[in-house]
Amino acid sequence: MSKCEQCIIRQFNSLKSLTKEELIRISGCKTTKTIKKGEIIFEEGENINGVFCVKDGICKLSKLSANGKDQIVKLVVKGDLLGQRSLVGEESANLSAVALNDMEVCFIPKHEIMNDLQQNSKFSFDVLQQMAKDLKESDDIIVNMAQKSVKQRLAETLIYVYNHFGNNDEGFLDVILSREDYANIVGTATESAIRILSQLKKEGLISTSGKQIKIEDLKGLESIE
Amino acid sequence: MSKCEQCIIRQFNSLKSLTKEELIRISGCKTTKTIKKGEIIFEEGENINGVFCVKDGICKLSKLSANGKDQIVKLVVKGDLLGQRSLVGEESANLSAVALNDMEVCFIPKHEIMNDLQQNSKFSFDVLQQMAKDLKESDDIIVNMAQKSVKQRLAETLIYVYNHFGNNDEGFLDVILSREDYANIVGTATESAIRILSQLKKEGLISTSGKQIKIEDLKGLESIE
DNA sequence: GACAATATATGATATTTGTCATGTTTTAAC
DNA sequence: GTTAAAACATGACAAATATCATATATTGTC
Repeated sequence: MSKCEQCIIRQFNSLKSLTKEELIRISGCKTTKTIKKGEIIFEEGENINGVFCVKDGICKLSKLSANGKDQIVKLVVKGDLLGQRSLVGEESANLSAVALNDMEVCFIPKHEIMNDLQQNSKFSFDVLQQMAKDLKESDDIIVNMAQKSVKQRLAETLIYVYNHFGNNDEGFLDVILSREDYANIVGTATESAIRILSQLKKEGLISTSGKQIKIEDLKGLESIE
Repeated sequence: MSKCEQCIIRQFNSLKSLTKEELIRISGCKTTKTIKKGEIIFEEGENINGVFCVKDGICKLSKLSANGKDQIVKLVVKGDLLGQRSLVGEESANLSAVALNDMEVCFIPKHEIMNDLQQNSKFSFDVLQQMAKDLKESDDIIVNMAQKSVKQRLAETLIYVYNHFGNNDEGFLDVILSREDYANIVGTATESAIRILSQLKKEGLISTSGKQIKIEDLKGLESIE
């Protein structure tokens, strides 16, 4: 089994602030899992009791609302920690995590890492910083949800995916989301998301091939209002 | 000047985890301010470089969106800390804070409290817990914004205000928000908020007297869909 | 490569929400 | 108390978005 202290992924998250000794101990108790596209990592209400370090792949964090629709709150990617909130409270998960492509994650049990969170102040400060960043992002999303049109939000989502995950060889966005996923990020009906993508296509801002989307005019997308 | 170590307010926030020595030091460098209703405590983009401990009163945290409307993200009340995020990053404030009634706050400069955040792990863990709670709340608001109707959101806001601030002697909500504030919490046009309040009045779920609102049928409000 | 399952696409229509206009009430200042 | 400013209220209409129906395309499976 691979070792945390040699794992390059930890450079991207708070685990980088652990000492070599701490890493070795954690390496001994972690479990590595492979998760297939579409599989559930954990569900709303579940007791996860640990954090996942995402070695590869992408997943969505979402919450089921009363009307039966899933609202995607955040995309979690390679290098991120997943389930950090489970460390600081006894409550169960507020969101569900579902893989958007094949993933590899390491699970670190809560009881193994809690000591470090209490003792290693550099580590806990790092976690605090990450949480503060997440909070800022969530607050910004609230403002967008409340004040921007569906078209603007969808355009911004495309730009977000482009900025964070880039293109593949053929120039298509490297992360493939279904129209339903886009709708669930933007907070609209699937048909509305589809309709707006068609519209963006007609306006020459994007092009598509099946589920793949290519951004043709970034400036144009940015200036939608 | 009053002393932090004797201040009862700190029991309600993370400052309760500071040692007596830490409190005495902080007491010596804090400044107490009185803020009148409507006054700005800090603005988006400002460098606040410290936290405010709210001794009395209520303020709104909001962000100006591109279309010129203010979106209220959170209400901060007596006992809360304000500006916690300024402690964990160098960036300027993401939100503006404006008093909703007369307030009394104590300002603690960042450089005085940063050491405690790094050294006192109980304190930093407390801050972390609060941040995690805020994050959960923000995520829940995103879901509500995306998936619920304006009427539902407004009803929930009324219930929220009722649960958190209660009634005055005459049975009216003890916090008086303008119709515009309600609109800015819910993320709708002021006229829409007014219209829906009128509707709720006709349905017998609330009654009003000027800006004052009385909840007449809590169950009814809760069951709007 | 055929087939079923799933996802995408689009029209027609209903509903929700926003905008503009205008009048009334409330609040706060003198 | 008067009065001007601000906040509240409501109608008429426009725009945005959701819903329902149905057709087509794509994807994964055998």
